[in-house]
Amino acid sequence: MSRGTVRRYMADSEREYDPGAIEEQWQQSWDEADVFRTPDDAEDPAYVLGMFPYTSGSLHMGHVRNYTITDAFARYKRMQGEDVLHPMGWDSFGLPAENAAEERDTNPEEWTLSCIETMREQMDAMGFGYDWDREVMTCDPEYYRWNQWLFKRFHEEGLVERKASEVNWCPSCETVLADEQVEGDAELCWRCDTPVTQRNLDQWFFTITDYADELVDAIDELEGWPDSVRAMQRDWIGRQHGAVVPFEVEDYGDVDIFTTRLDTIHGATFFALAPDSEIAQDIAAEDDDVAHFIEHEADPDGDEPNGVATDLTATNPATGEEIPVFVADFVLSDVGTGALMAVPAHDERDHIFATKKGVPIEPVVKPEDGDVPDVQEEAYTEDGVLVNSGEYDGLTSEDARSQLEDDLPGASHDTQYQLRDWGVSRQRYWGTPIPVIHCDDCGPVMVPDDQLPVELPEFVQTTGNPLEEVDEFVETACPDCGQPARRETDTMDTFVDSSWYFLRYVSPDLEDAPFDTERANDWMPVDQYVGGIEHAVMHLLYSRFVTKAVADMEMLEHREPFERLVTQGMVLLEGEKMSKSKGNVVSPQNIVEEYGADTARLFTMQAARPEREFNWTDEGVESSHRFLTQLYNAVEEFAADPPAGDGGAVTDYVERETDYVAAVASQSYEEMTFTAALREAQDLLSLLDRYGRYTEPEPDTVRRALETIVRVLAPVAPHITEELWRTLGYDDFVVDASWPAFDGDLADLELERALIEETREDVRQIVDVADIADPSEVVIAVAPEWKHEAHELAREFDGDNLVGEIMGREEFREYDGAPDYAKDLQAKRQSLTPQLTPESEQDVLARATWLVAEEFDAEVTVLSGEEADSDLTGKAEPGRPAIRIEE
RNA sequence: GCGAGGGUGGCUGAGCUAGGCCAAAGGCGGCGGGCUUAAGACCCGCUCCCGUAGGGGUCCAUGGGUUCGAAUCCCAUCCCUCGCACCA
Repeated sequence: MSRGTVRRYMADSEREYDPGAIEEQWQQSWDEADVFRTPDDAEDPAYVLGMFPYTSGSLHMGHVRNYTITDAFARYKRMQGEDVLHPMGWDSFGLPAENAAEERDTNPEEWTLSCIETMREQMDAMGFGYDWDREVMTCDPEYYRWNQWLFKRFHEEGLVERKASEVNWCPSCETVLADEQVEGDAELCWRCDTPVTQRNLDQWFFTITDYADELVDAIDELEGWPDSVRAMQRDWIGRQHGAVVPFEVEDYGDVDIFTTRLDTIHGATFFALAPDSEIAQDIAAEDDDVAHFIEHEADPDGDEPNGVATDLTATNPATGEEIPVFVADFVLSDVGTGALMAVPAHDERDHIFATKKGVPIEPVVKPEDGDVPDVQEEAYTEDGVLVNSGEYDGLTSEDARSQLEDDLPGASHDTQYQLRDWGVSRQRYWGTPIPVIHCDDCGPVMVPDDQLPVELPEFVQTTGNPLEEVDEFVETACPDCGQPARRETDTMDTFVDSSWYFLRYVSPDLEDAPFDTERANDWMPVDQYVGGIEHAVMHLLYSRFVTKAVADMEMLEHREPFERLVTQGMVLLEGEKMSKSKGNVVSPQNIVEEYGADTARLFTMQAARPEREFNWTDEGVESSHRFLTQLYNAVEEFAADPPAGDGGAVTDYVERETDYVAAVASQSYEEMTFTAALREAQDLLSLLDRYGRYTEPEPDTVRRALETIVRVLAPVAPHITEELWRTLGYDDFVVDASWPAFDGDLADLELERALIEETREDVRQIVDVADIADPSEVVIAVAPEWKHEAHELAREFDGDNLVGEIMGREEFREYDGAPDYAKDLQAKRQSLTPQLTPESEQDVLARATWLVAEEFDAEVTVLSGEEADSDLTGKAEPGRPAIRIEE
């Protein structure tokens, strides 16, 4: 590789980097060779999984990023010699398909299947290596029959409930929404942003709350998950420990309240009921003011707490005092018990309300080391020590809570959760039919297993639920009594589909169970899961729940589905989220057509680490493409016209740098940061270029470096590296090649690098500062042996008088510079770091001389401390050689 | 309000988990040079300030602290992003 490698190559070569010509061809070759198939008898393969896409039409940049990260990691694991399971599938049920079908005058199935076809082609064009034999599609009856089957097993286990409940209703989508699908203060539908209203319907629920404690406790063990996701799940489950206490309400008897601050009960100066609670409704029947408030004024979403006094009083069980009962809109019927004791002195919201209504505010807790706070202006909400609480005065809040829990009649410890049971009923067509038949005599009856799957009938256009329009579907016979009965027309929330799909990949064609237990025990959990942060709560929580439920049904040994999780950041354009409505979308197809998939993948991976968002820029894409072109040309040039020299000392340098790249790359891939690996590979290529311009390189060294670069890049840019692997003379796939290994110590390599870099920097500074126009000779002298020894001694010596210690030894005393150096060491003794031996310093510098020679066009010599004259070595220290520059 | 994550040189972005190799990578942009009829592409160098031998100054949101030593650890403040929120 001689002068002007790239240009020379460009000038006389036939072959140029043409992604269009090679990418498809390699995709075919992988396919034909079945490279990505995971045999059923694989032993505990590395399970690498990207969240399967919703079949919305075509891939966007978020998908590309998600699956590039996943694919790169899977390919890396494969090159490390591990079996890998890397499947793909389609989250293909859901409302948007019905909307799309309506708009396009087709049906959801056809629309969905065409989306899948497009998206699969795009994935292939990106070069993602999936085991397509394991593909799953949730709208396939052979998939959703297992949703139905699981629904029935859950039912047997008591995990399914049918209850009339007020549900979120989106008037536009005409469907029930889960709490999670209602967004923000304005309570808008997550899909169409229509304000959500309320409706009372009979709904099917999975009682995920049965697992609330385990779901929250086990978060502590999820060490491979990002903190943000863990925190969001904890908040979502919202476990709170407190107490339930009955208050006697005039005319109504005991009414339970829930509180986390039982210690403040002596300060409870009023009692409040939710407007939609039974008692409030009852009161309203007799009390016009209350009725008026409930009908016209109550605004649970408003900022201000509003309420109305009733004529009733309640008895504070701690004080025996009668306190007024209010109906107030800040009391929510689905939080706690729907009734509360209000302690204005120690709760901000109660304080605002009390001030507004003129209710007394009585402090019962004071700071541990302070006076009773003035609570008339502002509530004191911290724990402290009790006052004005009779026999409980002087107790800490914590002690008082447990004491009161024991003492108060009817009080008991209680734990409340924000988590609600998972409503899985949807009044839509494009989903899994719930396998239930409603019989007038027998009630809801499960469809027998031998009648599964309950398949969807043909699609009907209607404003409501299409299933209700299809008589052949609805009209059936009761499996128990044989009388005419009606089939359930609700379908399942699509989050049911996605809550176990990762188990189906294990045995996608299994016909008598959703998954093979034995294999799932071996292959699960997913080792590395990658997907968007938007699934932090819903999908990831439901998947954890289903995994635990299935484990308790003895179908699986694992209780958590995902060992490590990466949530990738967004792809932005000019600092903004890409969105169709804004029209600022970069389409993956265009990028692939213009630059090729490898460029798109490489840019995506080197732009930022996976969890961070990054800006898509044309300049960045071009810079990635340029690099791939350079690499292509360098390898072609090497193969066509290999160098024939020995490269002199430079060869050792290149070898060492190649070691370094291998070491860093492994670390970087393992951590899933990737950027460091890609950068080092890039640097090594430009080093090779310089190597070729400086001398006639040693062919094996160049080959090894190129092979290292190609292999380090292979997971990210798979097509071009296959091509180059072939050019380098290999017949097998680079995807099957072994990962470049380095057994040595990365710390040593870094020490060597630092020495070289610092020395070069020093030479530059000297030349610059001394204004040396044209250096002709550079002499570098390593510090003499004795300085290294003194340095070593100083690092180990822990007495006070280091100078004395050094000068007390004969082996140092004979050197003139010894006293000064000893003082020097004394001054710096705490910042002394490990150093190379003088011999290896000399070796390291010797193989780096060419860098200096090249830069300054000067002759460079490296001397040992003993060879150099003492004028020079006087300035040398371990890690810092002396330098003399002759003009 | 609560919780999580951030604030790095003209921009972007690494470094922060394991403090010293950090005036702080890479990319982009800018400047200078090479190649070229020219432009583009490509290649080389420079890109915080001062300094005639490797020095000094300022610097990683702001202020303080720990330490021999801080972009990195701790505390406070300000700002940004995301999630949750009249939650008893």
